[in-house]
Amino acid sequence: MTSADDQIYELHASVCQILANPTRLKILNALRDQEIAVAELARRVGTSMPNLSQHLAILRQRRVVLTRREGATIHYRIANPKILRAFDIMREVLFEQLADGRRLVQAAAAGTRRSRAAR
Amino acid sequence: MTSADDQIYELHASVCQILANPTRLKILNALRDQEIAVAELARRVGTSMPNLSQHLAILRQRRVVLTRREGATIHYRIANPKILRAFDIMREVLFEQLADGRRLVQAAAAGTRRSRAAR
DNA sequence: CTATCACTTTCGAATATTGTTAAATTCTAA
DNA sequence: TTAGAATTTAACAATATTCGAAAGTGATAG
Repeated sequence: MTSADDQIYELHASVCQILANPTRLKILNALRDQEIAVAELARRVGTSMPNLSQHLAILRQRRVVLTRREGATIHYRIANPKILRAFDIMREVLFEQLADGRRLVQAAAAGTRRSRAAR
Repeated sequence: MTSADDQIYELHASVCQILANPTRLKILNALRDQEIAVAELARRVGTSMPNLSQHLAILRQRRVVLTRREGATIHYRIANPKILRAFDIMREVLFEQLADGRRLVQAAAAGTRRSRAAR
C-alpha cells in the first residue's frame, strides 16, 4: 500500500518530468514573455507540427500553458510563471557544472542519448 | 547537425531529469540538511539497497551528491544546494495545482504510472 | 586468510517516453 | 458544400528508465 507521502513524491516527480525534455524546455522558453501561435512556435522551436502538438498537449494537461483561440489559429501562453523559475535554476545548475569541467558533460551525455537517438 | 543551442537544451533537460523520479526526490530531501549513510538512507527512503545504490550512482555521476568514506560505510551529502531550490519550487507548483482542483491529479497520474508500475 | 558487513555493479524484463507518418478535426472562406 | 489551412490525435517503432535478483568489491574483525 503506497503511503500518502509516496503519492506526493510521485506527483512531485511527475511535475518535474515536465521539464525533462529539450523540446518542452524550448517551448517554455519561447513563451516566457509572450503568447505565441502554434505555427510560429513550430518555427522557433524547430520541430514538426505533430511533435510540437504532442508536447503542447502534455503542457496543457498539466496546466502549465493556456490557450486562446483566434479563428483557426491557437495561441499558447504560460499559465504559471513559477515553473520558469525552476527552469532558470536548473539552467544555472547546468552552467555551474559546465564551468566545473568537462567530465560532467560525459555523465550528462548519458541522459542526452535518448533525446538525440529518438529524433 | 545539432546546433550549440540544441545541445544546451539537451543538457538542460538531462539536469531536470534528475528530479523526475520519486526515489531520487526522497533521497535529496533526506540529505537536505545532513549527511546520511547508505543503510540509513535506505531505511528512510524505503527502498532496497540495490535500487537506492543505482539512484545514488546517478546522483554521483551528475555531481549532485558527494560521498565521504568512513571505514566500510559511505556517507552521502548534497553537493549543490541550488538543486534543492528547484525541488522546492516544483513542489510549490504541485501544491498550487492540487489546490486548484482534482482534474489535475488525473492528468498527473499519467506521469505517475511509470514509477508505480515499474516497482 | 576467510567470513562478514556495507555497498555497488550487472543483467534482464517490464514499462514509459519520444518522434514519425498518416489520418482526423476544426475553422474560414469561396 | 466544399476546399484548404491550422492544429490535434492515433498508431507504431525505437530508445530510455526503472526495478529486482544475483554477483561483485572493499574494509575489517576474528
